[in-house]
Amino acid sequence: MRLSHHFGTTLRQAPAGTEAISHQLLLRAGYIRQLGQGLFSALPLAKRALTKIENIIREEMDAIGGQEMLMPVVHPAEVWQATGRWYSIGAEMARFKDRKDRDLVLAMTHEEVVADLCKTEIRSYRQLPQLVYHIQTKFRDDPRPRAGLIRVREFTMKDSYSLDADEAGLDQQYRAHYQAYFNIFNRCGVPAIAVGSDVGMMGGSAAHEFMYLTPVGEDTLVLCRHCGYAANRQIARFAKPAAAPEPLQPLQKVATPNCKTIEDLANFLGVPKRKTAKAVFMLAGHEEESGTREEFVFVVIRGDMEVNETKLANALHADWLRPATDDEIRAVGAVPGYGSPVGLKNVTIVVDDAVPASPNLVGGANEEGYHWLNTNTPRDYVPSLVAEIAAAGDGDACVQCGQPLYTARGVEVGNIFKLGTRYSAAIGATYLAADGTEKPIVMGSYGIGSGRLLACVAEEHHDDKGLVMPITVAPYQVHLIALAGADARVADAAEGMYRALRDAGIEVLYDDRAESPGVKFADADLMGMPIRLTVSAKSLRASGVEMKRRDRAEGVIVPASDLIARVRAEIGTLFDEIAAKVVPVPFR
RNA sequence: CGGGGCGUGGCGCAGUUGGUAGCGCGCAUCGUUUGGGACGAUGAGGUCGAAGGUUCAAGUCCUUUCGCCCCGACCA
Repeated sequence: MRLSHHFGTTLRQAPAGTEAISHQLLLRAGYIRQLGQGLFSALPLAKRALTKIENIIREEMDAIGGQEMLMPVVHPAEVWQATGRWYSIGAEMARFKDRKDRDLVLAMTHEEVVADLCKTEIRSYRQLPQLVYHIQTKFRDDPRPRAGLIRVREFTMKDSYSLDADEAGLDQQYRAHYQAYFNIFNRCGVPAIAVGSDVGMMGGSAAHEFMYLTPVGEDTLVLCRHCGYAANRQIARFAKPAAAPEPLQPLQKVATPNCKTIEDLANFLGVPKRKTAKAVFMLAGHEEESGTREEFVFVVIRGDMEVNETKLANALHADWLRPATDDEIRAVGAVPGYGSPVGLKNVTIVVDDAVPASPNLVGGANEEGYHWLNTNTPRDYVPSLVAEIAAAGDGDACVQCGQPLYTARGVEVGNIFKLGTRYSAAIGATYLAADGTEKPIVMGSYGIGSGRLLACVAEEHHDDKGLVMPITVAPYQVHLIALAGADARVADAAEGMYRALRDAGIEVLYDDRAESPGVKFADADLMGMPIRLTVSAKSLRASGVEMKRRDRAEGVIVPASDLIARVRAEIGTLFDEIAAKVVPVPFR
C-alpha cells in the first residue's frame, strides 16, 4: 500500500480527553476513529490488524475442533424470554421493535441462538461433542465506555459454544479452550493470566477470566505471589483470621453517643474493629416475569471486613443490589448507625461466616446512641443465611497458602464459562442418550473481544515514539521509506523494491510521499510496523537499503540483491520469537 | 445514575471589564529543501455544540438542552 493514498492520517497530537496510551496511539497512528460514545470505526490499519488477530483465533479454535459459523446480530425477543434474560438483563440490552411491532434485541451474546439451533441440529449423543463459534458484532449498552477500545459498546467478539453429553465432556472442552486461549494471547504478544471469576449474567458453574495486567484495567484482581492463587475480586476468597475462643458473655447495653461508624465505635469503646459487628442494609432486586421484586436484606459482617456485593448478590440469587435508604432501614425497625439484628423479625438476615465464629461482638442496639456488648449468633439472633460475603483485599491471607494477597488491575481479554444445562434446558435443546432418555445438552461458552485485544497489544507494545507492533498482529510486516527528494534514482530504486517485496508476498506499506525524512521516520515509528526499510542516496551508495527492526535502535545495510531473502529471514526471526512464547500452561 | 471536567477551522489551544474571532500544527498553490516532525511567499477553511433569553451589541452573562472525557455506581 502506498502511504500517499492510504486512508487514515496520523495526528501529531492526541485529541483532548484521551488517557489510555493505547487509545492515544491507535488514534494518532490512524488506526481508529471514534464515532460516538463507545463506538469506533476501524480504519484500514486497524482492520488489517483485527483480521490477523481473528485469523489467529480461527486457527486456535479450529485446532480444538471448532466449526466457524455466523449467527444474526438481531434476535427476536422470544429466545431471550425463554431463558429469562429478557427480564433479568436491564438497560444494557438494546431493545427495539420491528414494523410489525414485534420485540427485537441487539445481540449481547449468542447462547440463546445456539441453544435454539441445537433443537433441530442435535438429536443424538452420537453427534456430541461439538464446538461451534463465530466472530460477530455484539452490542452492550454499557453505562460507561472508557479507555478507547478497551471498553466499548459495540464490539466484535469471537464466541464459541461447546456442546456435550455430560459434565466430563464439558470439562474437556473447557480445558481445551483454556490452553487455546493462552496460545491466542501469546501469539498476539499479550501476556495474560487466568483468574477464577464470577459467572455474572451468564450463569453456570465455573468461569475463568483471562486478564492482561495493566493499571488501565478496570477489573481488580486478587493475587498470591507465593502459590499463584488468582481471582477476580468479585469472587476472591481469603483466609479469615480466626477469633480467639472465649466463653459467651451476656448481652449488655452501653451508651455510645455519636458512634455511627465502626471507626467511631472502635475508638470510643477501645476495642479492635474485629470485635465489632457491622450492619449493612441493602435491597436485593429480583427481576421476574411478573416484574421487579425487592427484598430488604440486613447484612451482618465483622467490623474489620467489607461486604463484597457480588458475593452477596450470588448468595441471595439477586439480580442486583442497592443500598437501603434511611427510611427503608427505619421501616424494618432498625436504626441507621445503630442497626442490630437482635430482636428484628421478618427481615432477611445474611451473616458472613466469620461472624458466628467470632464471639462477643459489639453490635448496634437499634436505639440511637446505644450498642450491645457481646452479641452472639445464633444465641441472640438467627440468621436467614450464613454465607461467605466478605471482600478480599491487599494483605489478606491467601486461602491456599496463607501468604499475604495483593491486588492488581487488569483488562479482561477473554473468558470461559461452564454453562451446564441452563440454556439448553430452558430452550429445550436436548439429545437422546444411549439409554434412550432425553437429556439437555451440556453447554460451555467462551469469548474473546478482538478490538479489546488489539487495544491490549497497543498497551503492551509501544515506546515513547509510537506503536511497536508484534509481527503476528502488525497491519503490514514492512514499512518501506523512500528518501528520494529530487533524486530519480532513489525513487526508481524504491519503486522497484516495493514491487519486488509485493511480488514476494511480503506485506509492505510504502511511504512514497513527498515528505521530509523526519516526517517519514516519525510516522513509521508511530504506526509501528515491525521492519523498516529505508532507501536513500546514502543507502544506495552502500549499494543497498537500511533495514531496521522497530524494536531495535540500530539498523543494518542489506544489499539490494539480497533484499527479499534478508527481509524474509527477519520476518521469520520475528515469528520465531513469538512462537517461543506459545507454551503449554497447566490448568488451574 | 451520583461527583468532576471540557465543547471556539481537521488536531492542539488562546480569546481580559460583553464591542463584530485569533495562534500553532495540518491543508492548497508556487519555489527552495530531503537521514529524524524543513524554509519562504500566497491562500482556503469557523452558524464559537444546540435552543431560548438579557443587551444597542453575546464566544463571553442567564436558562434549558445535547455531546464527549475522568472518578464512582454498574458490567462482560
